[in-house]
Amino acid sequence: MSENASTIAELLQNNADNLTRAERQLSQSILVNYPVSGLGSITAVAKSAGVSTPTVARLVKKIGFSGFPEFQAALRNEVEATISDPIAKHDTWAGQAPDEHIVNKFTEAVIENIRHSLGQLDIATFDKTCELLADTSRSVFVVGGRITRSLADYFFLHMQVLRKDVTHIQAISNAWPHYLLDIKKNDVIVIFDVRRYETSTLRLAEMAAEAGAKIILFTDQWHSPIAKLADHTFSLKIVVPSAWDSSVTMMLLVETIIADVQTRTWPETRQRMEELEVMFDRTKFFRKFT
Amino acid sequence: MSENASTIAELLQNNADNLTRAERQLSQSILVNYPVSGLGSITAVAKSAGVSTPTVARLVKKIGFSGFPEFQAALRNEVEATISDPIAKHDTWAGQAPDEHIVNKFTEAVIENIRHSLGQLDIATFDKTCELLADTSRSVFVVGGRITRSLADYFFLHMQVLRKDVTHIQAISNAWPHYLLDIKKNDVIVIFDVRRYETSTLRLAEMAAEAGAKIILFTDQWHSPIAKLADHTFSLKIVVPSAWDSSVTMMLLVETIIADVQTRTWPETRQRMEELEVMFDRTKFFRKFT
DNA sequence: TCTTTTCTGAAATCTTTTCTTCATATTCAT
DNA sequence: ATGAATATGAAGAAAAGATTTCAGAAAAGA
Repeated sequence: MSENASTIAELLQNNADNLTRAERQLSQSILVNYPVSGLGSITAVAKSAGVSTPTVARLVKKIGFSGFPEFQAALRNEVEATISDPIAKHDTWAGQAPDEHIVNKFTEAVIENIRHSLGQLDIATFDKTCELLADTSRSVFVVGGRITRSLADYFFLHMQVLRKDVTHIQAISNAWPHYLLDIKKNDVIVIFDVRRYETSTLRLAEMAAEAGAKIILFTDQWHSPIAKLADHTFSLKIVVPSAWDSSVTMMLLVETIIADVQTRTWPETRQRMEELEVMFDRTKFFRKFT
Repeated sequence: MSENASTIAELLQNNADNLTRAERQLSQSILVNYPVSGLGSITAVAKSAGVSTPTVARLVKKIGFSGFPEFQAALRNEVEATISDPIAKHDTWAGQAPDEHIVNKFTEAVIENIRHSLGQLDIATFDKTCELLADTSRSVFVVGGRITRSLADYFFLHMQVLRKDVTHIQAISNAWPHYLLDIKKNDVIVIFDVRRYETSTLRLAEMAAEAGAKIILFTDQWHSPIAKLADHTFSLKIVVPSAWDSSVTMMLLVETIIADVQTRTWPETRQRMEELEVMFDRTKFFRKFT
């Protein structure tokens, strides 16, 4: 029996010589479909090995656990280690800084947010959203909340270049009714709403829904109440080691959507961009770029 | 949303809109470390999600299982399938979409940007920047360009809560001279400038430098001409498969800086946030969030 | 604001699992 | 073959887990 076994499989193999007939039978059974076969109840494990439950209990004690639950917990950890992505962890992002530096911890959290959010992303929702936004027969309205207004603005800024009929509904809720007058059936309204969800944004969504607009919602994992009204919802993980939530994932998705819409509207967009270029030249707004 | 869910993850996502607050919290908890996190006892699952066991029982019934054991058995099958299939997932970001889908290509590019930018990041620059921004004896001015104005706004929004004396210099360049009157020696000016570099932003930087302000610059890998004037420069990679540049890396860095400044100014910030909280309560601006 | 509805978790109850005991079966040495 | 030592599983006790009930809390509606 060797001292330092890091897996249960090793533990079983190391003890192979001390096992009785029934125990060996059980051990083999566990190893055959390792480690998943040990995940059921003690009864199930015993049954699938063709031995009695006391045999299972005795074996796990023999190899060093206090009881079946402890054995199973160890097994679960192994499963977890097997499943979790090996390249995900232990990447230090800012090589100069130690792992515990905020830059590395924060980035790690953001990457995890991206991984998790995109893992859940429904691709049909994405495609349908881009299709709606690329349809120039529909007007597009963009609205954000207290914090997300920057994102809404960023999105608006790009969409405005890509296509016509894009409006940014600004924060002051008193002005909303005026915008609402313009929202027609089948127009598209893009709403950013993360916790803490704002009452006024919900009201706006309700009115837009009544007007027959298609609602596209960007929200967090806890879902804004607008989700019930939305045609397409993107739910993103936004948790970082900070008193604030992170908007990085949302911005990534926004940019991706912009890129996709652009390819869809390219003929029109190309022309718009060229015109814009001419105007920039005239106003000498930018420095010559080499 | 698709009807026939083949995994519990899909089942949870499909039902996302029908879930209550606690259920959603639980659902997220299960998905975070999916599928291993659902493998413990109902008590363990509930505890790790921070909800009660009845909530777990209710959720699994809601998504179509007869009870927790049945749910768990299904989960075990998935684990088994995942383990026995070595080339499982995690190669692509949005598992549902093919590698060549824009979501995966774009994300891949963004991650590469982050990796590259942070690899180059000088940690002393980062620390010094945060120190400057946390120093409330200095006023802080924030300015962005045509596209980066959203980022400047985002940064301003947070800094404004963290500390006093923060000003967002808005886009209209005619108004800039007025702001400049207020910039004193040793004040801090945070400038966002990516290609195409704007002439007016450069002029502003020059004037700020003359006034003796500390200049912090966020720019791209090709360096804005302002870099010559800046005390601290962050150069970030912003290339993505799109006609546009990506601001994701910049936003990540901005958020990280906000998080770090916050820990430095916490005593003051805490009070400011509490006061803000009271004001929100009074105005009922937000919905109650638990 | 007040009422109604919905949600949530503490506690009680019921179920299953795990562990222990012990009688019987098996093996091994002589 | 016989007895001693060991192994094994049936059965029941103990523990843990799962489910249900219900009252208080939160949200929605009026």
